[in-house]
Amino acid sequence: MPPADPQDRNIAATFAKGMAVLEAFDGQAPALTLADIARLTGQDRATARRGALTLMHLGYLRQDGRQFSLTPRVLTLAGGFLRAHRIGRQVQPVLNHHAGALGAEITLATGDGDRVLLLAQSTAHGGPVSYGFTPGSRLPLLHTSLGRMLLAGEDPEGLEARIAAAPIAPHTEQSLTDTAEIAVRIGRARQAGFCITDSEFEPGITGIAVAVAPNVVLGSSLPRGRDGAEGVDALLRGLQTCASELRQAGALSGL
Amino acid sequence: MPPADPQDRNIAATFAKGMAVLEAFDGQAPALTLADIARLTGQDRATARRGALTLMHLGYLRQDGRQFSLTPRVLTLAGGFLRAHRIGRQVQPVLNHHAGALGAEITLATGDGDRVLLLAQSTAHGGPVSYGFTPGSRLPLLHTSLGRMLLAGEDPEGLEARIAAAPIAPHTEQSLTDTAEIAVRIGRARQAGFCITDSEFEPGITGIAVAVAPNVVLGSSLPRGRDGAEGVDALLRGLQTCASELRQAGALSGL
DNA sequence: ACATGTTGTGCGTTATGCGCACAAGCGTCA
DNA sequence: TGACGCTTGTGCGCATAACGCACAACATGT
Repeated sequence: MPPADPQDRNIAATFAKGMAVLEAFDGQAPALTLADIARLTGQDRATARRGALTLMHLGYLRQDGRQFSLTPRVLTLAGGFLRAHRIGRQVQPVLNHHAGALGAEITLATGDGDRVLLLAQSTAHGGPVSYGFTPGSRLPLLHTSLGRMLLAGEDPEGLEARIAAAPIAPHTEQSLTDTAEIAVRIGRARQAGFCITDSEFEPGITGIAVAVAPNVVLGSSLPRGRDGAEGVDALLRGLQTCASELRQAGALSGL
Repeated sequence: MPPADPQDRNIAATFAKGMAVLEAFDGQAPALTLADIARLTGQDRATARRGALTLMHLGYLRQDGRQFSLTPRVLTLAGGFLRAHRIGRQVQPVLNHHAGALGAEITLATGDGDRVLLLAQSTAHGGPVSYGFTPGSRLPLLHTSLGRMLLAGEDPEGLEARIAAAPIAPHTEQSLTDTAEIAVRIGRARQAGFCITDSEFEPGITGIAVAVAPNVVLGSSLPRGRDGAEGVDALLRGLQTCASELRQAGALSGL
């Protein structure tokens, strides 16, 4: 059963190409011109133009001059997911409560292909560091505690392939580059039930992650050595009780 | 015999229909069947099926049994907007800081058609009430302080038409239903530079909103009479300084 | 059992989107 | 200034690709 026939009669190529146009606005650049879109999507300029014009017609894109940019309406699509999974009603309050108690920022994330996808984030006003990530942001799988914890929760059989497929893009000088060593760390995370990374994604920042459900993890971070080992321990315990509370709420079963 | 261009040659109908399928997942129901999609979009079942299958192929939809549901990947689309406008980096920290100082939840919103569209939300962990809204949630224009403040910032000429176009859906028994009276309140909000509503959207809750930029407002809410009039005053002043700080950051110029 | 609701899928038709090719702007260098 | 490259916008013929009817298989309730 071939997973995707390139010429499946049941797949609307025009629709897929249009979505590629929408995906081109990934935030790397705040605005794109038609030529940019055509380049990024590999489509003919005329095709890209039709896609962009259609998105404009639907209200997802706006055009000033020759620059196209996203409108806030794209948020409504995300809103559908967040509401369907009760993120605002059941998840966010739990995150906020524990973040306040711990004085740290807590992030809920899932795996999306070879990236970590941020689902929700609780903001502690006392939080010392702010990374500027939002729901919908994507992080690397291999060099974050969140990503490694996600991989630790998967079937160990396919782990090597998953690591090989994920892009090895070291973010700091301390990022591990040896895939075997990364696999070891993931294995340890599976055993321990949590994952800690140090300075692999942001220099001087220690990341902690625990599992919540299949393909759902919870994480936080703090400056290295701020409160020493006991600070990490306290944060870890806090995350674990938070995860258990989220499990009890049970809104995160389906991805 | 082309019947005088039934539709614009530059707009891809297939793409628009596919987006309609995606929009059908607005969170009202956590999952939809093919028949539901066809009904909600008014499309032929075969067309809806092609759209859903294409979305599945792209990873935005998943299917278990006969139920289709959104995957977290839709969040990446919103992430593009949030990153392009520096919401996470420049806006959220300001919101968090003021929310902590005020002990109240602060919401940033814009207008999207005849609805208020939530852009970002800062959560104070001490906040007494949580409404369960998230970025991407939509609220009525006429019965919220956010919505009325948005209308107050628009061209007064078209105000009547805007009010007539927006759905009059009273949410509480105290919701104003007289459009003329609503127009008066909006006019007052324009004069005062802020808008206060009481129990019109949620019973017993007072909402406050101030303008940040064209089509961008900031709001908060508190239980009626919690801290009396001086509580409202303090919150209002806090919102105004928060708005001014956001203006200085200047990331909210383009919608 | 029937009746009513699904879902999957062929297939002929033609509307529809594709991309070439032309036209019009914009800057640079001689 | 004019000729040059390198953009960008758009019309139009053609072939494809999407449409939606229609049928079959299946589930559910009366």
